[in-house]
Amino acid sequence: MLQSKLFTKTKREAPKDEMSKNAELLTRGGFVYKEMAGVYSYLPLGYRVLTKINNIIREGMDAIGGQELFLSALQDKNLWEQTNRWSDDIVDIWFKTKLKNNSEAGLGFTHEEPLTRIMKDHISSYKDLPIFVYQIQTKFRNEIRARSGLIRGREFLMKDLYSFCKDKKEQEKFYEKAKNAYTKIFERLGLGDKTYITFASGGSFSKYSHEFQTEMPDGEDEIYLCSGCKKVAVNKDIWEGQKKCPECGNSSYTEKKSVEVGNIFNLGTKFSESIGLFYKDKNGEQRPVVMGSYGIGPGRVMGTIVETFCDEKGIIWPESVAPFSVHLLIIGDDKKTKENANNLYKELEKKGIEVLYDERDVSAGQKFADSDLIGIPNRVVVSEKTVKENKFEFKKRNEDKSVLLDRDELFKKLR
RNA sequence: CGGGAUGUGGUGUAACGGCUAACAUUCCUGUUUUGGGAACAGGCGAUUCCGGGUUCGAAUCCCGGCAUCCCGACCA
Repeated sequence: MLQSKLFTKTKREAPKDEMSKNAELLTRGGFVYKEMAGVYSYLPLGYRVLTKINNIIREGMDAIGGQELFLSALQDKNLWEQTNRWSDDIVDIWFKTKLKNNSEAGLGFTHEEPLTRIMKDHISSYKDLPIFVYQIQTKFRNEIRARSGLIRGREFLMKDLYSFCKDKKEQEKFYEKAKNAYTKIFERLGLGDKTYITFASGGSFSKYSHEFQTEMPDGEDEIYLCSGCKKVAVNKDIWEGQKKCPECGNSSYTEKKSVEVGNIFNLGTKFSESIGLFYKDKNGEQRPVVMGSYGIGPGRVMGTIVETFCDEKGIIWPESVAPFSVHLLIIGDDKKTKENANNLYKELEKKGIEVLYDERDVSAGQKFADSDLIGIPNRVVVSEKTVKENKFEFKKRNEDKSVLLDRDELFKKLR
């Protein structure tokens, strides 16, 4: 893509109402636009990143048998009354609205209820189970306080997968699979080194659950990270209960600030029983379906990645989610340099390498500053100097020094 | 929901109750430039969040509303 065609512009300074690092850098770089507190729109650069995050999650879910669907955001009051989750006294984050006929509808903050009801149409026998379905969809939560940019919003994206199983054993088997899939997903997203499986108290309706917590200095959660295996953390309550790591038995820990990027829950039969999702087993006996739910917030992940990978100049995207793979900068405008840069651009595009080509008529300094801010992982500079030496200047965003490479060496790096 | 703070061109800031609301940046025109947000000249852009009030006079003081951020409690 030609950068002169990109409609977003970078900002020298962040708006003063953005204090968090993620919102500051994403706003300055032109990735997002704040509509109101806790509500962000994704602009082209941001949407490219978001799409990559979504696709990594998608591949992870498909790999464990997930079938993607897309549920409605508007929710039926009567359905939610069946599980006692319509009342504002029970769920205080509903966005509700009156319909023209004076009935009420809500905007979904999660989707156990509607999906369970849908499944009543499709599950009747043990032969139908297990089923795993997921969606990447907008959720609405009327939070008392939105904060930290993309980390806690009132409207946000969520990948939510739901499992429907015959019994506890089948459910727990899938639960383990999902846990492993999540681990892989966060590795692919570049957050593997700083994301810990965390034992949580379990919420209101499940016996046990796990959170995926990413270490982040400005995070709103606190975890106790096991000093032994360094892979597992627990929340305070559990720790005080057993005083040792549930995985390796070690009893020392370090306290870390963190952000919850994913979670997995065993739901049991709470929803299937209250909504009436039953199946017939081999003996013809009626049994409730055993369920689980598994969430990841792609927008929150994006914010977390920015907070994790940045420096004083801007964002440093991991390759896997970067809006483009290569940022090509042309410095100078003589004929040879232009020819050289244009040819490289065409060749990169031809090879299917995602490249943002900064051919704008602006100063070299501004190109470098913008490049650092936007944070594309590979930077290639073409200038009079590089043309003279028949080379290209290559630099990774996360490294300090650039190197001069000839064409073949360059393409090896960019493959 | 408790506490604190703040609202001034697109963005960041300034302005004692008193001159046509100032500066920087963005943007436009031209010239000159091109290795770290270039230089010079000229220009566009504001109902100072909204509504009341006090005053000869309000961006500035008072009241009400709205919005935003931060801390806490809560929460993916």
